[in-house]
Amino acid sequence: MKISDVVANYILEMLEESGGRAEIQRNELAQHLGCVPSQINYVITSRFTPEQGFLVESRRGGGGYIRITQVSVSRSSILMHVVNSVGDSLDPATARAMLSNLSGRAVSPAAAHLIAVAINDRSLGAAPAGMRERIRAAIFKNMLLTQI
Amino acid sequence: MKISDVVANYILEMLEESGGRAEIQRNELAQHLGCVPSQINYVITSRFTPEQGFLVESRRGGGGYIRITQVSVSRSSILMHVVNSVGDSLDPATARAMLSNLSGRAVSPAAAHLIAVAINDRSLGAAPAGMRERIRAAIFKNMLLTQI
DNA sequence: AAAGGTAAGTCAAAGAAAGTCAAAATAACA
DNA sequence: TGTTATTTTGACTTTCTTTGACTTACCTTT
Repeated sequence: MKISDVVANYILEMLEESGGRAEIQRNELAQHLGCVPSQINYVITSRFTPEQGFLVESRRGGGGYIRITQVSVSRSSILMHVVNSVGDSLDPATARAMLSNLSGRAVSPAAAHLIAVAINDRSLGAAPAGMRERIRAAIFKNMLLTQI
Repeated sequence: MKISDVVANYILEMLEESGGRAEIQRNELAQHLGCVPSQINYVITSRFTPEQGFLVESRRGGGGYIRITQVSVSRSSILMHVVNSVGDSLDPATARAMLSNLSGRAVSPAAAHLIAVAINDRSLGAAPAGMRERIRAAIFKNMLLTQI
């Protein structure tokens, strides 16, 4: 069996046990499962993406961690549909439409508003035009996955 | 748990109990919490800065002390102050410090978390490294302003 | 005023932990 | 079988924290 599957299953199990929220120590986990630390990164970037309903946050340095949160089942059906329809680029009009559709259903109106502000052209003005929509997509997906 | 968190929490608790004014003895506190004295300085400079609404005064020599005062001001002026203190560039560490200070005071913990996700390196990964901090600053300020 | 003691401040090195990237190895597939 | 996609690895980087040696400031006593 592939080591990457072992890692993924391990994390999945942690998520299961903790109701959707796992905090790992990269080096420790790597050691425990007998792989190189960067393997953990590979697994995370390839299998714990927003598209699959995961939000990943991390910190370096002493006391560092990687935290993985799984979107809750109750919100997943609507949310994952939207997240997956986004792709890696998102224009303002589509974003607006999606948000207004989601607002009050899978995300609170307050959160929807915050998301709208985060990805509007004022916020992203500093981004080179070519990348703006890519950045917007990433922010959008990550924000949708955070639990309010 | 990180020793720096222990120190920060201890100070925060003192502030809480005394209504926003704590006076510590650096060496004594270090000894009490089991760390080296300069650790206290590290915690103070990284987590109790003016930007985050703290005033720090100190005195050396016999009878020396470090006094930390939490400036109590209205929600909106806390926000405005923070917004104004952010230039057109914002690094992740500073952002984190600001958010953790704002959380529960001027913005709800949920909103603080949403903001944190919006501006973390995962969301901003698509942005060229040179512009990431500019974009982060813009998003951060815009999001805070919606909370007023 | 000088000296001695007491406390805080500074700074850089060492340590801890995660991130990146690309080469090498393997697996999947046409 | 040859080609492409996925996985594995490890060297190097970046970020954050801890530590300790050394410095500076203030107070007290002579």
